[in-house]
Amino acid sequence: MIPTIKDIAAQAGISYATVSRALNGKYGVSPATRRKVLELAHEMGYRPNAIAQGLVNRSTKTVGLIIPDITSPFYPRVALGIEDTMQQAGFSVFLCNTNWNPRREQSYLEHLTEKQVDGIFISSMARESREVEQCISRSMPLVYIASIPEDTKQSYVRTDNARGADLAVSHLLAQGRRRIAFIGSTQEPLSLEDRLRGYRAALVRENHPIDESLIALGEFREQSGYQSIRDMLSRGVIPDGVFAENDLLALGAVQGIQDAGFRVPQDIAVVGFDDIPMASHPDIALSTVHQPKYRIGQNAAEVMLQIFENGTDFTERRVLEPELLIRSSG
Amino acid sequence: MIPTIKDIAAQAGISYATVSRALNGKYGVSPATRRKVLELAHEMGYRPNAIAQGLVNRSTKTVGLIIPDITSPFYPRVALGIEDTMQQAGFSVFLCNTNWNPRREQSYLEHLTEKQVDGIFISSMARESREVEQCISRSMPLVYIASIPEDTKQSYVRTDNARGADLAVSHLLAQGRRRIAFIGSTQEPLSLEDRLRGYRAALVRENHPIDESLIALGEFREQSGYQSIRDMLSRGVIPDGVFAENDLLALGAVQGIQDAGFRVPQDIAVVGFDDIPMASHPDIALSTVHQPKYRIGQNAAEVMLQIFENGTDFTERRVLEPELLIRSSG
DNA sequence: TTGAAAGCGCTAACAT
DNA sequence: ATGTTAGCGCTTTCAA
Repeated sequence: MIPTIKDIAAQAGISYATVSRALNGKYGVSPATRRKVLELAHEMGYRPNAIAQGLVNRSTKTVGLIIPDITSPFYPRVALGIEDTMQQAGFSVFLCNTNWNPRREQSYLEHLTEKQVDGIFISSMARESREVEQCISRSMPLVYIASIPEDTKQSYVRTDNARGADLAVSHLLAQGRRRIAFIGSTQEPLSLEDRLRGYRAALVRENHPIDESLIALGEFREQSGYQSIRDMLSRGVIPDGVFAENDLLALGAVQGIQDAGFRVPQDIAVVGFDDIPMASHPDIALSTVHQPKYRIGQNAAEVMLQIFENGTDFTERRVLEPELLIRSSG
Repeated sequence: MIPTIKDIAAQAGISYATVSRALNGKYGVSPATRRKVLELAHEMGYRPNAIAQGLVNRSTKTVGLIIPDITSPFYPRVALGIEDTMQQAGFSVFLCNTNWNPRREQSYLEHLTEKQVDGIFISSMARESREVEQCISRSMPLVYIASIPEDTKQSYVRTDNARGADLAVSHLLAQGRRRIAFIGSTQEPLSLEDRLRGYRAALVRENHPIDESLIALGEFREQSGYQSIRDMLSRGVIPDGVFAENDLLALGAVQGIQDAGFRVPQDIAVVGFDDIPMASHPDIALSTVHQPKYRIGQNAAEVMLQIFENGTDFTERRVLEPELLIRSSG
């Protein structure tokens, strides 16, 4: 039905080994034969079977990408950077979405191994590298993205979260804000910690006390940001600035603040993190820390290609700089 | 290095065919042998090679999904519906992002064929089915999503675009709006046509004239919606309602209207299409036609699974109902 | 320059 | 219940 090199060989009256050589542009095929094979292949609508090729070449020219949320404003842009770069290098990418489910993450890791992908990109929820790395063989090229288990020896690409948070909080401080709240989510514990660290660092540097009642942790979406700030305000804890661990939380916080009768930014300034598309809408204009999402993906792909070139022992860690974007919320 | 069934067979002192049978839960293996094999497989960290399995089974348990834009607020949710459903049925999905590039679309089609996927989902830019279907073998299960070439005989799942547009325009009309503009994009010609058809149908039904100067076509993002309405207004064409082919255009139009000194919705009401997350933000509150994105994906997956069951000749077309969401813009 | 043959890891038909 | 063997489509020695 679908022609194979054997069919071409039969048509051409030659051995299928020669067909293979001709198709792959290897030496040792007469120009005449080569032309004939190519022509025949075209006529018959031949398409190589990548599965069979993968079996013998021990390379599928395919990589896996595991992300927690394909509908988020963050990961798809990272994925785009990866896909563009890998595709140029001749690789396909298997995109796997875990929906924030650690079990599904592990299952995908195993699945990708079975599919014989040549490498795996992962933005994991795991705190310990073991949770990820025990699911795959030691020889599997691995690049962590955005969220990096502390103890890993593998390559990664991430934004400097602590620095981004520091930038945001310093900016608030420079405006004369004195009681700066932190609103975070425990869903992405790794970036939470880094950003919380940056928050503390900025305060400490400016000799501000750290008031634990100004730190609220919850989920990662608007609703949680809204709730966190409402709770804080109704407890009588009134900040004059808020740094939110991500833009969704920040957006929720802005609503919460306004619903509680305060003005943003006059009474309470709000700065987020990520720079999602909504943040730049003129009616929203959220000040935030920009993450270079596409470039994270691009860099991760570059690192992966380097690993392919230099062997599994090669590792590289890249930390990209975030950028503070001041809009109207703070 | 990575153990194969042969390694297990050697360890167990049995033939590798028996190992295969034991692993796959086939009849004709003594409970003792089976247990031993399973145990050994676990110990040795055995993982089946899906590539090798695919070669002999002639099924990779993998499907391809081609979408134009992974960073859009629409496609990822469709992808999620597909992935959830297919994954439950034991399939992986190859996500391919064309970036609105028709050449890349065709290249992916061929690529997926080579990867021997069991089926392909595609949200294509093509107007004619030929552009898609000539790239793949006739026996490849295919399900179109959202945007359907008019002349295809294959299965598809989409929203009733014409009806959605009709709903929106009728709503505007019912408010007493008399000069309703249409702002569209030529980037997705198929949904454009359907939505434009619905627009005309609603006007005709209510005996309103169709004024071509109220119809503006451009790109598909905010900027274009902004420009379209600004141009219209500066030409002296002043609508009292706008139906935009998608929410991004609608958002741009709202800005354009406000920047030109008109009020939304008092002077000009605006209704979009899609119901992207931004539309529901309280500070934006865009009235729009909701598309059941996740359900489109889910349905597409169900159709694909049916094709797998009933053979390639089986086709099914599902048209899902949109829903008008009235918020503050119109 | 070409062909014959082995083998990638696995499944399944056929033997035993 | 288990073993033997062919073969999926392809690449790659090894011979000729």
